Order: sequence, then C-alpha cells, then structure tokens
Amino acid sequence: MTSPASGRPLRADALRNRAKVLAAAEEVFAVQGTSAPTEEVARKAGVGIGTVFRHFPTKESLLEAVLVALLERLAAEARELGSARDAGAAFFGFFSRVVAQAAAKQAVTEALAEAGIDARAATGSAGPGLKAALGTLLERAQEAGAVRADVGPGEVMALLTGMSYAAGRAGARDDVLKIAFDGLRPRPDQAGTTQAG
Amino acid sequence: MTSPASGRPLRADALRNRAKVLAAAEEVFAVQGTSAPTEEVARKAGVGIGTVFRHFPTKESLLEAVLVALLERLAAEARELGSARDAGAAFFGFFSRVVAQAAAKQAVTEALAEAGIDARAATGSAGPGLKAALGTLLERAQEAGAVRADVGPGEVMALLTGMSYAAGRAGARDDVLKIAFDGLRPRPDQAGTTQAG
DNA sequence: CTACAATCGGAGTTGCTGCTCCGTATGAGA
DNA sequence: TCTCATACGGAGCAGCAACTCCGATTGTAG
Repeated sequence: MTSPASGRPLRADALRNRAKVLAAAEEVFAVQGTSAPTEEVARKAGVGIGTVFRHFPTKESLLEAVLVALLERLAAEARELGSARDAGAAFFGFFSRVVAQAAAKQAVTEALAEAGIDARAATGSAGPGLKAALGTLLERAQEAGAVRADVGPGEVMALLTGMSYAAGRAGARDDVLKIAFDGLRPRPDQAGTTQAG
Repeated sequence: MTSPASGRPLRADALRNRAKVLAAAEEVFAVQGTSAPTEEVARKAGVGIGTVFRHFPTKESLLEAVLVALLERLAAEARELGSARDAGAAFFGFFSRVVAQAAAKQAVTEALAEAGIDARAATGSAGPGLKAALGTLLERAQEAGAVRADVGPGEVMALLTGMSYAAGRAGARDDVLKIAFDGLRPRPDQAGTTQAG
C-alpha cells in the first residue's frame, strides 16, 4: 500500500507526506481518541488538509489504515515470539504487552474490537493475521501445559479486547490481568465447575 | 429527581413527558449508541426537541440521567441479592446478568466505565452505590469460599467493565465469562504463580 | 534547464447536531 | 368557567468537522 492502485508510483514528496500523515494520525488518535478532527492530524503532520484527504479519501479510510498498521505490528510481534523457548511466558507476555499498549493508546482497543468482528470489511486482512499469530502462541502454550486446553483463539481475542478496554478506562491493570491469567491456566483438580447463568 | 430544584412541583404533563423522554433516551442510546442525535430521542418520546432540552438542559445531562438510572437499577438488583442463601451463585449470577445487559445495551458499558472512574463528577452518586453493593456481594462470596480472598471491589468492577465491553463487541459471551469466573475462584493449590510483566 | 504532470495548501462548501426563542396550547387553582 | 403561569413544539441559529476545488508549487523526465 505504498503506491496507488492505478499505474505509476508515487512521487517522492507524496510518499514522504503519506508516511508523515500516517504517523501523525496514529499519535493524534492515540492521544485524543479516534474522533479527533482530521485537521488536527494535518497540523501535526505539517501538511494541508487537502493532502490528508488526497491520500486517504475519507476519515474512515485513514482510521482504518492506522488500525491495520497497529494490528500488523502486533501480529508481527506475536509471530516473533512464536519460536520462544518458554511458550507460556511468550503467550502471557504478549497478552500483557498488548494490554499495556492499549492502556496508552485508545486506538489499540478499537483495533482489537474491530479485529474481533471478523465479518467486518475494514481491517479485513490484518485482523485474521493477528488472530492467527495469537492462535499459534496459544497452541504452543497449551501444548506446554501453561494454558488450559478448552479455550480457543476466539475466546482469547475477546478476553484480550475486554482487558484492553478495562485497562484504558478503569484502573487496576496488573491485578485484573492476574485474575484473567489464572482463569486461563489449567485447573489442577476439577474439570468443569462453572455456573455461567 | 422528579421535581425541579427550585420550588414548586412539576405539572402533571411535564412529569409525564420527563419520564417519556428518559425512557426514549435509554432505548435510543442503547440501540444507536450515545452519539445518537437528541432529535431522535424527541421523536421516539413523541415530544418536541424543546421539551427534551427543557428537562435536560444539555445532552450530557440527559446522558448522565440515563446512566445514573441504569446504575441505580443494577445497584438495587445487587442489594436484593445481598441476602441470598448461596452467596457464590448470587455473586456470579449478578456478574453474568450485568454482562448480558451490557451486551444488549451499549450504554451499560459506558455507565460501568464511568462508575469505575470515581473522581468523575457525573454519575457521582450512583457509581459508588453499585460498587458498594457489588462489594457486599463479593465479601459474602469470599466468606463462603466461592471467590478468592485476594481481590477487591475495584478489580471486580474493572473485570466487569472489561467483560461487558467484550460481550458487546467481540463475540463469545459465556466462554469468556467462564474463564473470568475460573480466575475469580480460589486456587486449590499454589498461592501465587503469576507472571504479569 | 525546461516543460508539464503530479502534488500541495487551505479557503470555502455542505451537512449535521446541540441548543435557543417565542408564539401557542394547556393544566390547575380560584 | 376563567385566568394565567407553566409547559409545549419546532423553526432557526451557531459551531464544528468532513470533504471539495483550484490556483500555486514542485519533482522529474527529456
């Protein structure tokens, strides 16, 4: 996505501006939330509004580009951890890192929420990417006996999304994560004593 | 809050309209989100916009009234369960019910998130009310041995908020709750094997 | 260096939404 | 029933933010 769908490559300055806009958007949306005005992004990037809208024809497309970038970065991180020695530590560590990022950047939580809604066209490619990478991490952790066997990637994504939201809004980061992690670990004794109604 | 702060009571029709507006607002915000236009609320209530703004001088005050109502209803429900025979079932059941409501009404999640941020002036009275009622439920469940002893109301509120968000956005309601509940139960063996960094 | 197409900047347009204002309608006390 | 303060309705105002347009600028091929 560094050249237009049609024909020739972007001019050098256009490419530079595109990157500046994307970086500025990420920061602005992280700090002020995704409802921040587009003009703010333009100002931060040091370009005119027209330039922002030329590269991203709607605000939604700009937002999507930012979310996709965030998701891809997370997915890449997850993939790197896929070959770690301690699968349990890799899984829980990644989980923690995502939540920590979400606490700092509200946009991360939104990205996760959108990624969870698979049928969604937006972030369509990056969402599954993260989910797949997370799935690998999860499987290895389960094989290593660090995570209970009866949970799938979908539940982990949902839990991750929820914890990210809680970390950003309510306080108590680590204490709540501790509860979630204990819930994810294998239960030593009884197999299923759950009343969820 | 059924009569104006100043002097005499509301006229009968005014009282009726106030209730209609509040009910309509709750439904509209639940279905369309809290950014739904005020005019939509007026339409649903069958009154003019002027009437909405007379009873609630700003949109924020209308939203606050809705959230307070939701929180108070939840708090009342929690208080009723406070004397149930099975303290564990009462606690987990209440938790489930709140999450189920949040899945249906986006506004509930927002109410919880605001209630979690204590210093907030809005919903200032209802937030602590829910937290206190939840705290009682939690304590009794802990005394009954149904919930681990090392968690407080703050963590439970945060977990509740996160689960509510996840229920509304990502799928997987019961499965994720099951994980959270297992995390809340006492661990039979080791006391604290948690790596949260 | 020149020519020109690609790109830029930002004032202006458009549409939406919170909120106000005031003429009209109505509940309630006398 | 009569009176009038209370309350109503909804057109209109104000501000904001997404998006467009075009004259000015700039990268780059020849």
